[in-house]
Amino acid sequence: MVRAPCCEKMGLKKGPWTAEEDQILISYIHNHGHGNWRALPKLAGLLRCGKSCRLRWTNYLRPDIKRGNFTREEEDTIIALHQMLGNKWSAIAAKLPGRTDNEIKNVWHTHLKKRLKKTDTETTQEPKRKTQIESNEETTTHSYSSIDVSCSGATESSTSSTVENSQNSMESLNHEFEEIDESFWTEILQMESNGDYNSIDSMATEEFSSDFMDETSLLSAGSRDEDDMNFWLRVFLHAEELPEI
DNA sequence: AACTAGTTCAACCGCGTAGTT
DNA sequence: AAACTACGCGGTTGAACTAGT
Repeated sequence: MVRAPCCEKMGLKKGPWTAEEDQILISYIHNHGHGNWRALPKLAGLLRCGKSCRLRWTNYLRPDIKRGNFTREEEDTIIALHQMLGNKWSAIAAKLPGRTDNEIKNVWHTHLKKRLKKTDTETTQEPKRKTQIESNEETTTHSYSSIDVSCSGATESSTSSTVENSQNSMESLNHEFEEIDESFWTEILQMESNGDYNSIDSMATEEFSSDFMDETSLLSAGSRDEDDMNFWLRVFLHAEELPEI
């Protein structure tokens, strides 16, 4: 099969977008929507390929884009979801309203990967937990172990628990996700994106312990308004409470 | 002030795939 | 069923920016 060229190379502009181009794209989409990306630049009078327009819109111009630095909570969510999903940036972005896959990918490569690497090094070089928590307090860097502290409304008590507990939590968390078939999460994601919470509940029944099931039901029944991020954080955090399968 | 090295992030490229003819 | 189109995704690049010397 011969792939059609993404765009006619001749005469199409590349590189950074100008303010005028942005304005043209915004006003065109505002007035006509973006039914056909390929046709859009021609119709809008832009010398760009459709792909470039789509990227510019989805990554930068969309009105619901949240600009600015990522909060620690967002970063922790990315780390947690990346643990779960791998480099599925769009899936991760779907759980972080206002953030784009590209942005998340960049943050991962520029900040989070380094942070985790650093944490790993610290952990292997200095097994004493006290040292780790001290270093976390001294710097803005925080490790996996901070996830269940900073992200967890459901495990508030963990703030008063020992650092050992938090690290153990993360270890067991990692262990749990290794144990869970990846297809489970794929299905969950699909159902969740379809709003099919009942199916998630029933899957939880099959796959998880009754404790987790109770919590999931509670979440799905009572917290429809809760945003996606909180939902997934709770799913994630509760996985650690599961008994050994 | 000038230069260099490192970092960040917007944008591009190519691939996979769903949808259409 | 095959050919083709269009879209979305993940990996990569390179210009702009920042920090260090």
